[in-house]
Amino acid sequence: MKRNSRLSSTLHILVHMAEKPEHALTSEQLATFIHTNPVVVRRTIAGLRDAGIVTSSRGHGGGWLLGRAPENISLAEIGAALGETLLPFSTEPESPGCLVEQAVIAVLDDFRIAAEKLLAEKLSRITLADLTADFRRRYDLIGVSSHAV
Amino acid sequence: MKRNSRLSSTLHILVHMAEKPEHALTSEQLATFIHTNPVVVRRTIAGLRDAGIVTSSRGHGGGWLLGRAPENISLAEIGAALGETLLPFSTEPESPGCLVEQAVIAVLDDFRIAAEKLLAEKLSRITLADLTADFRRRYDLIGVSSHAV
DNA sequence: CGAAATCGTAACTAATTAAGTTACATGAAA
DNA sequence: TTTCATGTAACTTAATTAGTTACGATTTCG
Repeated sequence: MKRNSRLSSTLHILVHMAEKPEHALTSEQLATFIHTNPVVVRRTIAGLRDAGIVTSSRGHGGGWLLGRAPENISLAEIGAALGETLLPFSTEPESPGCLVEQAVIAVLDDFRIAAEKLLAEKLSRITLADLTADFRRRYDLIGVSSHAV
Repeated sequence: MKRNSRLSSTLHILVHMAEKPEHALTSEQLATFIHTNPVVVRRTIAGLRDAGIVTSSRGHGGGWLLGRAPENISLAEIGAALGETLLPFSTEPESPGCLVEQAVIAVLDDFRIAAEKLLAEKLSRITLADLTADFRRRYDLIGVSSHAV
């Protein structure tokens, strides 16, 4: 799993889980989907469990299941549960008392607040169901073209 | 200079330059503003020079000047010149041929394109002049309160 | 009950990235 | 021609994150 791909890797995993709603998938299986190992998977999606997006169960036959219907799981929620920051730049003061810095941070934070609100709104309108639908469309297309050839 | 603070550090530097439009500031001086060293400054703002946002001159009396009026320098341009990415998540394929991954990346890239456009528009409406105005407002306020006390 | 399967998590290692530093060549001004 | 500056390469250090190992806790199955 590459750096900064926690969101896309997690979505990948979740689509697989959505495609097998009745069947718990183990960390081991999920790990192979995103070419990493089980511990990284558990660590990465631990926050999703806390948010109720997925559930996990231990022991024989255990593993991971979606916590609710894909229609009710938005990308905004997933991103938040991963602790992903939408905007990457820092506005931590480094020279307390410097008025120039204060002005810069004030303007940048205003922008950040507005931008994060905007992005969160956009992301809350995309659900896991949209992703599975896109996947199935692609899957059907491949099926058709295979027949055609 | 902390991680991820390249944008705010650069803005800090640029406001100082805007406040001394006739006087070239050296990398050394700029470095002290943001608590780093001259080489880091040169490296960081090299892209701004290429974009015409600042100019640099060597030798005695040399240093850095704004390339144009603060009103004509937008945060969008500055961010672009720094090579800063607005959205931090990666959508590099890691499993070429996997339809699930393709669906995830497609949706995520659609979002990214729309989001980046939106953010760039917002940032293009904020100029360096807005920052210097904010700084001066703060400066005047301190002056007033100093008198009052 | 005991064995096997599975998650939860701590602790450590490795890889990656970005900042910091040193060094020196280039160019401009006094 | 000396001094002051940038430009840039090369190296070192620090911080972050992924990967790994290990093991305890929990659950199911025989």
